[in-house]
Amino acid sequence: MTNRIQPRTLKGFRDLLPEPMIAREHLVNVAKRVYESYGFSPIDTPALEYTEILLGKGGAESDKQLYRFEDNGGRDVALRFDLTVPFARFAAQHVGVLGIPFKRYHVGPVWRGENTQRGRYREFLQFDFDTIGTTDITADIETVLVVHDLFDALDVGEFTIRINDRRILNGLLEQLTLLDASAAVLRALDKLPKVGAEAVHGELVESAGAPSDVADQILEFASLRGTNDEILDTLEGLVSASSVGERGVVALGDVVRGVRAAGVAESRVAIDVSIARGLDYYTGTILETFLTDLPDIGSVCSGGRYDDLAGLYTSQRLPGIGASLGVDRLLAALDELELIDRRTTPAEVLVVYFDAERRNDYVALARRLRSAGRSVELYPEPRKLGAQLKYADRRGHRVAVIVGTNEWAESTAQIKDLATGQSETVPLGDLEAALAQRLTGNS
RNA sequence: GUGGCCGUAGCUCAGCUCGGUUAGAGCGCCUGGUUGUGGUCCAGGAGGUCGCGGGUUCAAAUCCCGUCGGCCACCCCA
Repeated sequence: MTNRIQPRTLKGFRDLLPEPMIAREHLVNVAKRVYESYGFSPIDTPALEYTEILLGKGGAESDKQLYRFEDNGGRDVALRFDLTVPFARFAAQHVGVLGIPFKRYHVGPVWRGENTQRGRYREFLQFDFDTIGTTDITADIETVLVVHDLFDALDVGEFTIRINDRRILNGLLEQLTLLDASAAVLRALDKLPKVGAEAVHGELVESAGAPSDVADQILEFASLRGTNDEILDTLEGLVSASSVGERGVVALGDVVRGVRAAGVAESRVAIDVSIARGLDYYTGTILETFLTDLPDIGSVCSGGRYDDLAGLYTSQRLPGIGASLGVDRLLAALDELELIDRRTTPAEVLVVYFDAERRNDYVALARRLRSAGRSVELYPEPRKLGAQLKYADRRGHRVAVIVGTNEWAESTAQIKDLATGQSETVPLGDLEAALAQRLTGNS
């Protein structure tokens, strides 16, 4: 009695109440629909893996912030920190039956023991899709289209997919004999929008060992502005001495033109040669997605092309491309932008329980409406009408169905629209049809 | 992980600098305004281990230490 355990959750781990959960489910459902419309198939993998699977042989654990421990059988195990590495293992293990090319989507929580911040948690949901087994640029084009269609369908305001090709910067660095420092250069460039050109210049000189004039060239390159076509033109000249760089420019051009040909507005897909993607396994196309109204929260969907997904686990070469939707970060952004639906009920209809003598009739009525395809909540006890309407209003039911003593006697029902306050009375037998008419178009 | 700021009712916060009467406000919640219509209005009411633990003190929400949690920066990234 006195020694109660304090209810609490771990740092970076959260409970989700109905309101954010309904919003999250919506995001996931839309993403699922879009991914499936492109032919991606669902898969799942365990949350827990052998540590060596996640870390590889080198075991560069430091930056992965792994949740790692010994399981009950003494195995060295860890929680996955993304969905890509488990997919690599999965692909290596199952290519035989899957065949290639193979397209999958995968939604699930991942864990990283890093410090929390706005939109950054220790347990968060990712929703990935990947196409493996092809190096054709078509997959790159469609990957961008998937991301585009996803955010278009999500209805989250304007957004920009920034795209780039890893080889372009590498080509430039090759020309500048700075290729060895490419990781440091990428890291510095990633900060450009945040800290500005001057600071990045400093970091290029200090961390990447670039001479000052070379740092200037890199910055000039990273600051390229203009239409996609203009940037492509400029890039061709800039990396002409590097075959890798040239291939990158060609590929980027193919992606841009392919996406354009598919009818996507130019404003939504922008070449940005400064985006780098920290992950070093990307080798070609890379992309990041930013919300126009809240760019500070960072990329909400990122991805890119890799030459060899599963080289750690199999000799079969599995090139591919994919992207990861940061569901929880996106949710945090939507919350800040006040774009989250305030409803806390999935039911569109509340059946008011008013006449205590008619319990079984109410239960039957609610069930009848459910068979007609409606989601229906029956208020669980007879109570003052006002209280029930207030309940419905707060929860976000769209309509209340009121059948009281008078209605039962006349075999009618009142449908009250909670948003407008207006109501209409219909014959009980026509209730399904009347509701269908009022609720069509809404989900 | 390192550093900074913060933690008081369901929510947003005041009080803490200069320790001391029953810890306050707004919003929200509940009840009522003669019993079948919510979101406005009026009246009343419930609700707080002052994050948690320890220390200093006659006395701590107020000072000190630790811890847990949140935010921010670094880092990394979704």
